[in-house]
Amino acid sequence: MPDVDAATAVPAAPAVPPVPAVRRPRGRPGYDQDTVLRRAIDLFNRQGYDATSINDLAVDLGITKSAIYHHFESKEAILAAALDEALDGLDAAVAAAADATRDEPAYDRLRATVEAAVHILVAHLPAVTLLLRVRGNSPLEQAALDRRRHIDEQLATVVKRAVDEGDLRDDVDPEVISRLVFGMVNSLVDWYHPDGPISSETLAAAVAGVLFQGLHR
Amino acid sequence: MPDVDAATAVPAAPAVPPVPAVRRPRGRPGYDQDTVLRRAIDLFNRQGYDATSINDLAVDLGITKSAIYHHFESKEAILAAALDEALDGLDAAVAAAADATRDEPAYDRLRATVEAAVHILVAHLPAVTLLLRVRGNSPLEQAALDRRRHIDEQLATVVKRAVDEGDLRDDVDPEVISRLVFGMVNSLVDWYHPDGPISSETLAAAVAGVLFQGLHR
DNA sequence: GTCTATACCGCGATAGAC
DNA sequence: GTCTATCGCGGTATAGAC
Repeated sequence: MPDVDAATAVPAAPAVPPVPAVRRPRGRPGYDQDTVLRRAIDLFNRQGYDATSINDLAVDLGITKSAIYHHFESKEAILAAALDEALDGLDAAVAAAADATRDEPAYDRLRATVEAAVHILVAHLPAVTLLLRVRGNSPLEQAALDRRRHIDEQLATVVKRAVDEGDLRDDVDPEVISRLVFGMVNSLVDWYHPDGPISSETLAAAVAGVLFQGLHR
Repeated sequence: MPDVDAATAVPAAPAVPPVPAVRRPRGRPGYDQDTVLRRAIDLFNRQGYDATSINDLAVDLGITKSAIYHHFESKEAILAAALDEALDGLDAAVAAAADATRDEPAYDRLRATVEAAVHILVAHLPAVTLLLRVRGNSPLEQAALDRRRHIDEQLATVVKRAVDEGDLRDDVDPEVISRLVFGMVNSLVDWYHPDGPISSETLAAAVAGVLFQGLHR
């Protein structure tokens, strides 16, 4: 008796019928594109993109290889979707951090940027993890590396400005400082688990604290 | 005990004949095992181990696939040799740093260890880079990860002791401190070039300086 | 130490039924 | 949305000549 169309019944000619806005998995399989993407990203991160075959992903989902191709045109298209998610997130985060602290000293902007980077990294952990492991093996991967380099350069600019303004130590090349800072931030993907005991606020505070004040007591 | 054929032969007789200690490439090809290994590690680091085929390596060396198998039993045997080099180096470095600073405060030991880690990472950069990218996709890779974890635990112990001795900030979990410290150190493999303008001494000083004193001026 | 030739397998991807 | 079946390619690895 419960008919899905019930709600749309009344108007004379409901030319736009059923169309369930958000598909929910039914019987057993029946995956949507985003679910396939999440599982793929997880597998890619566990085994590496190249070491993961379409069949591995199919087995993980409990379906066959061919079914994957209903959701994505190719293996590389899955990677593309994942990398776009990570890069869009990072772009937005860097822009937002820059905007929110526009008139402050570069030192404060840098600190805000580092904390924002930690938060975005945590929020999109799987996709960012995948991004950070890309080696540039295809035009697609190279394009992702280019976008990433562009983001890194924006961050390096803030570091340089903070040194120029005299708030950061100047006994180390600003370029090196930049590498060390974001090297530490990026290394979080190798061990941090968002559902573990450490909140992203605690983590961001720890990273910023260690970086800016140092380890000494 | 160690029996290397000729070496054990006749004491008193300088019986060590031709045996070109270091083989030099002759006509054109004619590689020795170590050269093949170096080139393989470089390729693996550029493209990723899984994305690199034996044929890629053969083309890079200017020989054919089959010739590779004269030097190594299998592709995985090449990886094994590389990972052993990295792990042996790290093991030795950690042990040496621990030994040299045995009676000093943990804070000093930690600083010495960080600097030693930077130096060994630079000295064996290609092999260590490869090690840090291993995902555990085979029993061999898992064994490497196990050895690496063991080393990481030794380092974490020094950090914990330094916190206990009251020399390190205690507002951050020692385990997290350890991850951040060696995350920064390990991230060097993603950008540092030993033959660039930055010496390994400068680099070690920069890393230790930033980590222990912080970025502030 | 390298070559040619080849075995064998799993990969990404497609066609078409249900 | 998933299935079975299949294609063609490139992967690791081996055999045996030079």
